[in-house]
Amino acid sequence: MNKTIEEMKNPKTPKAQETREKIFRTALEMFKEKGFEKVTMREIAKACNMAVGAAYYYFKTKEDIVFEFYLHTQQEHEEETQKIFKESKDVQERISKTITIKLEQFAPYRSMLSALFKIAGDPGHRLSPFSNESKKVREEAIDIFRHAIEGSNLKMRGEIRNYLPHLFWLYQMGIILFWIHDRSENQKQSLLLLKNSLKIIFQLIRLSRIPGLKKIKQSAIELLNQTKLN
Amino acid sequence: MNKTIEEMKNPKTPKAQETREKIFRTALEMFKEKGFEKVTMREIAKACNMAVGAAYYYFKTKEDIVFEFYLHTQQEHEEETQKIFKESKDVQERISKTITIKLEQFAPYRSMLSALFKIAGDPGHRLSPFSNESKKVREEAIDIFRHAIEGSNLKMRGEIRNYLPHLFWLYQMGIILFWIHDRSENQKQSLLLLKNSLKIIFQLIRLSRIPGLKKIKQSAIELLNQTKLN
DNA sequence: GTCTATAACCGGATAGAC
DNA sequence: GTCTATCCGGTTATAGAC
Repeated sequence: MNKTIEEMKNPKTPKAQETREKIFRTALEMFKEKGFEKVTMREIAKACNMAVGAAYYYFKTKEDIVFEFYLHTQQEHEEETQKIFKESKDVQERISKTITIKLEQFAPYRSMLSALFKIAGDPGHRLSPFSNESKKVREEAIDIFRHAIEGSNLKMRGEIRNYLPHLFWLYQMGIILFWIHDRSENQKQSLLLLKNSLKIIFQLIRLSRIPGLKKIKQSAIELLNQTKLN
Repeated sequence: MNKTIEEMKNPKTPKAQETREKIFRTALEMFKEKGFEKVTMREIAKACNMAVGAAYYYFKTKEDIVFEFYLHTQQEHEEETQKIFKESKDVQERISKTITIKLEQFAPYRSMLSALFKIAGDPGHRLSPFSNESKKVREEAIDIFRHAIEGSNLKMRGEIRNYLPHLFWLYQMGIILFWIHDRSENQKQSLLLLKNSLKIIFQLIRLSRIPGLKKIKQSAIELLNQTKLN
């Protein structure tokens, strides 16, 4: 019992694979149209010409369907960013594009994603981005930022550099949270926030090499070492 | 119909007032013991010797009970911080104490508060801290930080100063989110994070007066003006 | 192992009588 | 303002077919 998220993704037979995907795609389409809460599991099953039990055979909970969407985009995100990283060595551009791509992937499903982000506020939830169970996914997401930094033109050396991938991932979470709440047309406020805040972040990073600012840098290192981000 | 959060707090008769408080106190005690999800409305009603319908007469949803707790602490928070502000003019200490007090108020009810913070991830939710309906509460919370800054030894002038209360409120939200997820003993990691991050924040604020850093300051102002925080 | 069909459970929320 | 009965939807249980 108690399969991990990854194990659940690997049904035994091709037929099962197909069924699982059918449920997934159907549900997603319905969520996109009517929103997560408005769609019932009974409706999803009926739309797939199956019994409720079948849906629950593949997805432990309704939320797990949305979580699977997240896993999918995660995969795509990895591929898309790798292309970008080949095109440019500039860190700021790499990070900016990385997050922009994520938002673009999410865009058509924005309303449904709040169902996923509610989970982030619940420390006990299996699917929380901070939970043990989603550790693997989280680390893959952080790795994308690691790749963005490796082989880039980022001059920064020393301890803080190692924390950057995790910090950017956290930053990305913040941007997404803002984006989900962003009611401006096409969420352009979020894009502005992204652009402008990245500008400041990299100004500060460049600044951090000035010898007179050793003190702040020391404080930052202390903070990061003490506050184990795990 | 559609009373605001504030109107709901003012029942017509003293008797009603009492009933409401009984439900509130009973539920809170039960949440504290068994956690929000584990307690049912039926149990709460039974413990109060009334019918479910009665409980729902006073609280629109189960979450509203927790929200009322939040309103209570909000009141207390205002009073407690005013005392602190009389004792010290130092901004950093004022802000630090403000947030520490909030965490202390929350501490006994930590597990139940995740129910409230899940709401923060849901843009459509009435009780979201970013929603229209909770605007009044939000502004009261922000005002506390305004008071912390007014009459303090903060030297900062200019545009950014006006944004500080809102920014500190946002910062406080982040700290609370971290604190809710913090599994370290007595959440001491969170206190470390608070202490160390405040240190950096105020180092940066002091730094912002150096003329050579005009550029960053300009970027920050631009960011804040464009990203209307409302 | 993959599914159907159906009934039931549970708990949040509501309706409507009193 | 309070009650009882009911709805609703996520989830589970059961029993069996392929």
